[in-house]
Amino acid sequence: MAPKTPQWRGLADQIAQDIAAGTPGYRPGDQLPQIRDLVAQGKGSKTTVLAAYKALEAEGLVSMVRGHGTKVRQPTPHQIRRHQERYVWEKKLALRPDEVRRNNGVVDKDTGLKHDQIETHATFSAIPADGGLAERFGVDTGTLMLHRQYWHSTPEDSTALSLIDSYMVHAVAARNPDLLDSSKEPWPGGTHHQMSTIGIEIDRIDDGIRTRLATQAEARKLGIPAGSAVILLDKTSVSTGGDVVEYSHVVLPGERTELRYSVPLERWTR
Amino acid sequence: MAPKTPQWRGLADQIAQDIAAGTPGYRPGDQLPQIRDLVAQGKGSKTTVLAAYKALEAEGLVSMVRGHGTKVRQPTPHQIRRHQERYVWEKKLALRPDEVRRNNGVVDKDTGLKHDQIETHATFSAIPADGGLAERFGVDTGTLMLHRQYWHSTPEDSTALSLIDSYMVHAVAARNPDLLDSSKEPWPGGTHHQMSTIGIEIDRIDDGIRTRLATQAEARKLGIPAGSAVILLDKTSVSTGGDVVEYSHVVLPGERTELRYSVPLERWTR
DNA sequence: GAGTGGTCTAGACCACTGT
DNA sequence: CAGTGGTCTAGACCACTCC
Repeated sequence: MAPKTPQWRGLADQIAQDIAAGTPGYRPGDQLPQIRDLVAQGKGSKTTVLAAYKALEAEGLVSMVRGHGTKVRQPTPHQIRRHQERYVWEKKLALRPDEVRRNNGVVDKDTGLKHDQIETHATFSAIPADGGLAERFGVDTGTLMLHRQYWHSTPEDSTALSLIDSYMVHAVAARNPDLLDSSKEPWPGGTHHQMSTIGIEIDRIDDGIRTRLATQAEARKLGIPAGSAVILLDKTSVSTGGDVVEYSHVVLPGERTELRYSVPLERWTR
Repeated sequence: MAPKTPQWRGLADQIAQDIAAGTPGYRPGDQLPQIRDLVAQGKGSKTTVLAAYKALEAEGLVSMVRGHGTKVRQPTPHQIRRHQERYVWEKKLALRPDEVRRNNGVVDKDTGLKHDQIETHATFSAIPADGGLAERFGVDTGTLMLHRQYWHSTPEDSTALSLIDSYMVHAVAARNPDLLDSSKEPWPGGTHHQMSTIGIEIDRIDDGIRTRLATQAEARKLGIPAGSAVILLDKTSVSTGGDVVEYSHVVLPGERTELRYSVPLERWTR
């Protein structure tokens, strides 16, 4: 039997095809027909046409703004993150001279953007550890933690590249008062250098990767359609002493991010 | 000003809260009130109530089946995949005696299920390489490829644990005719043993990780709500000779999958 | 066939973005 | 203010599941 496609799906597919084909009026940046117009053209009731547009928005093809209109989105460039190389490189950076550290950032490596084209926004606070945090760090529930929220952006565009929530045990971070001062961000040389100022060397970083739909707030900040997917990256840094010294929860825009890991294998003896 | 929540959002939040609190009638497996009933109770029009239910479905809290009803979903167990350990272990398995290979599978490692509780479904075909495949393997467009589709399931439950599309150069795979025969699946000892029968040793595996919304077909096969997120894993196997010998595209249910990678760092000399 | 979700309509009114 | 998407209604009819 025919698979039975709803009317809104058919309309959405037709528009998607026009976009893919580059039909005039359906190129990136172009304004799509108003919902009311399509209703007047007999493409369906307002509910039906809206459903079609919503589907296209969820698929990342168009962006809808209330009061403004519906436009075809620019194809978004992929951001490829190779964490194995990145973490190794970042650790080495911490040992370089001040001059070098000041002119290099980790964010650049992902995006290909110049160091001075990236704005860092940081908000610091102190909070008691909830059950989850306490377990991660192996401390008692209620232990005071340093909570640092970051997001990075380019100057012309206020959409965030990622949303970062970073945690450390407050008493540990406080060994260097500069670490408690958000105006010191972006820190030249990154996390590894910060750690070195309080006598900590990071031995291993564990990444946990999950996905879910973006919340409305996340979608707005990251500039992605509401209801699209995000990648959740849980990054745990373990010191040479075997302690968890830092934990970051990173939200990445799913549609324009790819993570890469490489697993080398031991050769069979012949 | 008040953030202004739509009526459907309020209704969804209220039900979500009941589910979180374990209110009688809102426990896993319980049937939720019919849409028509809520309409009769004045919770809104059918469109409004349906929007609330749809939101809960997208969030993974309930499952809706046309003609049957809406139930609170069982919290789904997490599947944690540690590919570094997994790939290393799988390579070693290929060298073990037949007896051992026959009683171990890779799928078990992810799920904790017993070897004989997993059913493998395999479909093989031969297709010409499109541009993307040709580039990956470094062959000409149109080169004949072996395309193997797999999915695994437990006997009592027909939902797939993952959907796998695997590719090899057909002429290479054909060196061992058994590799072209889908009835030989599941192959005792996995991919590495298969490769060893045609004189190939895998030296390195590269994982690429992305995410997007599930298609309707994927959602149905994986038993996840329509419109929820999936993880896309692109797995490329490189031989000791430096050739790409196998490429798999794996679709994983986002809400019940976590990938883990660990990055060891060189110690600073002191 | 009874029951349940899914689609669709026609139209009213609200909320936000621009000028 | 005009213009555009977002929410909501009341009700009709369709498609699927289960008995």
